[in-house]
Amino acid sequence: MTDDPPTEFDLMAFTPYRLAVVAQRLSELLARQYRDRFGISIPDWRVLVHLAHSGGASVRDIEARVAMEKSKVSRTCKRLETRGLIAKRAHDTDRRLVHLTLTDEGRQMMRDLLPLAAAFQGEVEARLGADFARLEQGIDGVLSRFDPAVTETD
Amino acid sequence: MTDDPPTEFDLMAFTPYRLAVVAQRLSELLARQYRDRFGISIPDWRVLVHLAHSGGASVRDIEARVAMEKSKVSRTCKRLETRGLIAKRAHDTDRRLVHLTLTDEGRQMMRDLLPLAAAFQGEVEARLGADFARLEQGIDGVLSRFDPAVTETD
DNA sequence: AAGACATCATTGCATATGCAACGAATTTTC
DNA sequence: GAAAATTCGTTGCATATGCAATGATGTCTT
Repeated sequence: MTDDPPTEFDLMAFTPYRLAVVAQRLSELLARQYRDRFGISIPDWRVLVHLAHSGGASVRDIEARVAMEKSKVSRTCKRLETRGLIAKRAHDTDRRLVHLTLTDEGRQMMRDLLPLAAAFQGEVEARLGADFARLEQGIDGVLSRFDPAVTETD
Repeated sequence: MTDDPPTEFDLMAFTPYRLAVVAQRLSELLARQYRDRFGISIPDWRVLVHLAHSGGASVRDIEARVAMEKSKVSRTCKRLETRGLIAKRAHDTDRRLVHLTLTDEGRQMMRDLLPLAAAFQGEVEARLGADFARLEQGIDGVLSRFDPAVTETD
């Protein structure tokens, strides 16, 4: 009679699930602040941050750097352009590319938004204490040992 | 002239973003296996696992235990019932509740599926090596210090 | 025991999402 | 240098999602 060990599986101990839960928890906490104070979503936030950081980028750049799908980036940018936070223009030499930049208004919003993000990061570090370093190391481990560019074949 | 330190923000060093990326990476890797071999999604998987583990539960139970929204659980269950993997019946004493259980077919699928999940967990542990324990401790830290039931007020 | 209140599951609706297909622009190949 | 192949961004479409509202049932208050 060796039969139902399978049924003993505990979701709470399953790393992919645990990661999904903690990621969702922090994201929601943060997203609420963005939404309440600035009316932006997480996709909005990611695009804006990348543009603030890079100074300017194409849709493809953002897709690669910010872990969002092509079409998601495209639609997010359309929304942000409509709101006047970013500007689209054609790339000088390669006309397939769309060159995206923050408008003055967008830059101004980032001046208010980024300190809030920095404060959130500080709060996370403070609350986690010694666990913070462990978490970050663990994350680095996953990033390096589950790199889609290298290993996503098996 | 003290002005644009804000623009120095690096998304790659922002813990909520990093967590979202690693969670998504592992989830996609796993979801592909579920989908290819069993035709189920992550919401499907979560419900099935909880039912395998608990023996039976209501929509509310699942919502609480599996970090999914009410309506998402409800629609997932409808799909799984249609596919013949779970059964719905009325709760004996409280007729507001829907009592959900695996069908024989559902149980059979879980017998094939759970070893795959266990193998995935083993793979994660093996690949991460010493970082695995760090990651798990970090996750525990977030779970305990960012508990929505306790703190989601600020 | 009746009305007020709370809980449970489902559904309607507006929006968001992923994927494939497309048109335009560029690069590669022969 | 022209045709084939590739890259880029957008859009159509089917599905998924979150939230609020609903209807059904249970519990609480007095």
